[in-house]
Amino acid sequence: MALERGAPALETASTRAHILDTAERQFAEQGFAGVTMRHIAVDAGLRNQASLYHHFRDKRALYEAALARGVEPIIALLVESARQAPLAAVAGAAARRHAVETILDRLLDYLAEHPHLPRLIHRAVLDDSRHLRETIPDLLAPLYDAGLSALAGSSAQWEANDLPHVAFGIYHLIFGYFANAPLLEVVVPGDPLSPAEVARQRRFIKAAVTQLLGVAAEP
Amino acid sequence: MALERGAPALETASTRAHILDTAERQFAEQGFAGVTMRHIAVDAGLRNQASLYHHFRDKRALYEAALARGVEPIIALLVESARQAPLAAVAGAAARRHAVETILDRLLDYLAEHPHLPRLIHRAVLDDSRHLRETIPDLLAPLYDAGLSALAGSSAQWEANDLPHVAFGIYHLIFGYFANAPLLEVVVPGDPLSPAEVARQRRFIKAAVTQLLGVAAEP
Amino acid sequence: MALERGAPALETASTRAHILDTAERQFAEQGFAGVTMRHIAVDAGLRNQASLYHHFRDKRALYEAALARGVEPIIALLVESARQAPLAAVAGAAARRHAVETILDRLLDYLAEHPHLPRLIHRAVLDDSRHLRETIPDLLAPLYDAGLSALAGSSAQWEANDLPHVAFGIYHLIFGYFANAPLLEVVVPGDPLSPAEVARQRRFIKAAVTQLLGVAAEP
Amino acid sequence: MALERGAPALETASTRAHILDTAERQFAEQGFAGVTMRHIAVDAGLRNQASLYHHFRDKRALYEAALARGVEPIIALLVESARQAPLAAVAGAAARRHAVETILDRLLDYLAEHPHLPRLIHRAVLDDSRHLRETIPDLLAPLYDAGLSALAGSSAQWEANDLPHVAFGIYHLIFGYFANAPLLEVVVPGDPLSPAEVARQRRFIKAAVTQLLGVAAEP
DNA sequence: GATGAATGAGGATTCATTCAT
DNA sequence: AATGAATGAATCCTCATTCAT
Repeated sequence: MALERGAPALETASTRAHILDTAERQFAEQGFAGVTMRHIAVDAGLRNQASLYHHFRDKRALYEAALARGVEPIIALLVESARQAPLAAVAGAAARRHAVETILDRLLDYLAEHPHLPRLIHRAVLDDSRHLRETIPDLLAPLYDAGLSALAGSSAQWEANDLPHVAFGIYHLIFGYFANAPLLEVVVPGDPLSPAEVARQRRFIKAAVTQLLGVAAEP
Repeated sequence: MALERGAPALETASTRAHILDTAERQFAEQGFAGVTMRHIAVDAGLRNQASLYHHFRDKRALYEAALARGVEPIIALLVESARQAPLAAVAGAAARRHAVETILDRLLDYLAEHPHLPRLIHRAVLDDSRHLRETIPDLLAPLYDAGLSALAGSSAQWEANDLPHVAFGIYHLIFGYFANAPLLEVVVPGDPLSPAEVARQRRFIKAAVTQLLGVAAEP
Repeated sequence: MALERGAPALETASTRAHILDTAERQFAEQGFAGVTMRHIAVDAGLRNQASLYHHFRDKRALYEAALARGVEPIIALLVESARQAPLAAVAGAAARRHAVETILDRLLDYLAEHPHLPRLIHRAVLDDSRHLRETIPDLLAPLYDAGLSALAGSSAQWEANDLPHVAFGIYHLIFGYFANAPLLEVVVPGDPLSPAEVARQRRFIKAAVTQLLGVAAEP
Repeated sequence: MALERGAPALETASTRAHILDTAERQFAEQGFAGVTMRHIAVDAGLRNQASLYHHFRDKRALYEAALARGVEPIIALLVESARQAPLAAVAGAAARRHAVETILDRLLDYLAEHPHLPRLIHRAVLDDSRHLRETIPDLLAPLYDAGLSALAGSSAQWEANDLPHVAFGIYHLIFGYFANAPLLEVVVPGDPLSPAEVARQRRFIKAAVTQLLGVAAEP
């Protein structure tokens, strides 16, 4: 993961990506304020923090780049899913349920493989309301819009003004699990990110979401 | 909120509580790493950071005291509710639904009045898995246990191993809303903590939770 | 050595002495700059540093009181010895040697019992030339005078201008051993302050000093 | 002595040495606890204490580097002298006396030119027994060994177990003079480090040491 | 006489950042 | 592109000291 000391930076172009990898992980684990440029540099195998400034104007720019790059595939995934199977257009609860479950499967697959992204996003949201306020909407609003459009028209049991609450709730259900997985570990034996536990969470999420959307299978 | 300069600290005993108030708010908004002792001191109306150290050994101790004091009433509320109306002992879906809704009402009332507490807890959980690992479980495990015991026996549709996932999900649904309320504001007009929006969230939460617990009213 | 917590300070009068005991030890071990009022207070069994200021105006006053009290008996010992057997007045090398050895015996007895005093004095001298310059002469000049008068007239082999060097050298020989005893321990097995090692040092010192004073026994 | 403000630090490599010079002097005069990083930085002509940390991990590391660098030439001097004229191998009191005096001359020359080194070493030894215990032996044990090996076999009048005491005593005689020179000044008119006084001390030391080693010239 | 509280000044150390190479 | 050096500002925390009780 770290640049080899012996092989001095041939990776002209990929150093940037490498720094982003490191930063993404660290910002996810420690938060913006908890991460130092030195720590990122060391972890990225750079000998000097100064190098970071070659690729990113300052800490904030690095943070935002990492966040954007982390969020992007999630948005793409949702947008793509919504495009392929727009819930609103699907007729019949069973078909709609199937569409919802397809999206959930993809999303859970991705999050289970990148469990630090939910953490990164959670932290970004918590930090937002203070000093990050201006930047987050640009990044997260699309995510929300993508989610909401995936949701639109699918629920019979909620009125329009409820939809943001429903969407918000679903977001918390899904992302909360991965972001706070270490907490679950305190209370449940076994790794919350193990295939078995993820499968269990997948069943739970599917049941919960389809219930919330009113497309659950009859028990 | 701040001590008056002219009236030099008569509040012998309450200074500590005053510091805790300030710290609780700040840690909730900025996170452990984002808060400085200087800032807390200034905000608490102290003329000097040194005074903080008279009441708390170090930043960490202050943080933990604030966290503990913040979490405590929530735990008490859940424990008390579970004692008054143990879900497991209630017969009939309607009665169980009523018991669940009572707990939810109380919890939502409290959180709506102290919306920074969910933020504080969220941050604590995110930070936990790194350098706060050892202390948080002491505080949050009780909260979880209280929640789980409030839940126990109430759900027909989940097997035992699913229960932690259900409880975790409910926690995210409820606390996530308040912790991330500012995010909702970006997307929905109006203050998410206004009575109207809280009422809407209350309806959503009740519906969602009673559905998840299999005690929902027939639509 | 420390005040008992249970028996709250009955020792109205002796608290001062108790503080001095503690301070003497600590200043000897850590030096003026290395000791904190808090540490002295804690070590003295006081609950609060403020109490120290009841007995001593400030840190410096406490230090000087401890130093004065520590040096005093040594001066007294030398003065008394010089009075009882003024070397200058003793006729004959053997008699003078006997007088010298008597003084040395007394001095070594005392230093071996209070090994931290040489350390305290060593530190005072080292610190002197800077910020303690003004106070030390008052304390240590008497010690030197006492030593020099004990020495006066006893040496045939030195001219008058050499005498301070001889006296200084004898001082270093004697006090250096106790002040730096821990260093010897690194290199010699066994405690340098054990009776056996002190006895050995006593023989060495007697031989060295009587040689320097030209009153050594013929080998 | 200080970097010029106008000429910004061309001395790429020598800054470290420059800091060490400053630190060596200051630690000698004030002791570890009495010196502040700020003071060292200012004295070294650095605009900022942070620069110190570029060259030394912390205050302790700087102190140890300064101490090591200060002690090193003394050890080298003794080792070299012992190599050139091993006392044990020299036959005859006169020849041995000559060898001893040669070493003393060299050592006194060096100490008279660097009178703060004995102070630095004295302080290190006094501090050692507490918090510096682990590091000092590494530095000073070689000095002692060098001294002892220079001494070995040279004295007829001491038994083997006395030798450490003799070596310790000689060390105190020599180093004590320079370390505590300011004290002598209180009592003797004139600078103890003036050529005249150093010459007098040199005669005294030679007489004392050759007497102690039993190779003194007949009076 | 003892202590809890408060505080200004200063302690070591770290931070993000810049600049010359 | 990368790095060693430097630095202003800030960080947490401790110090000696004072004052009301």
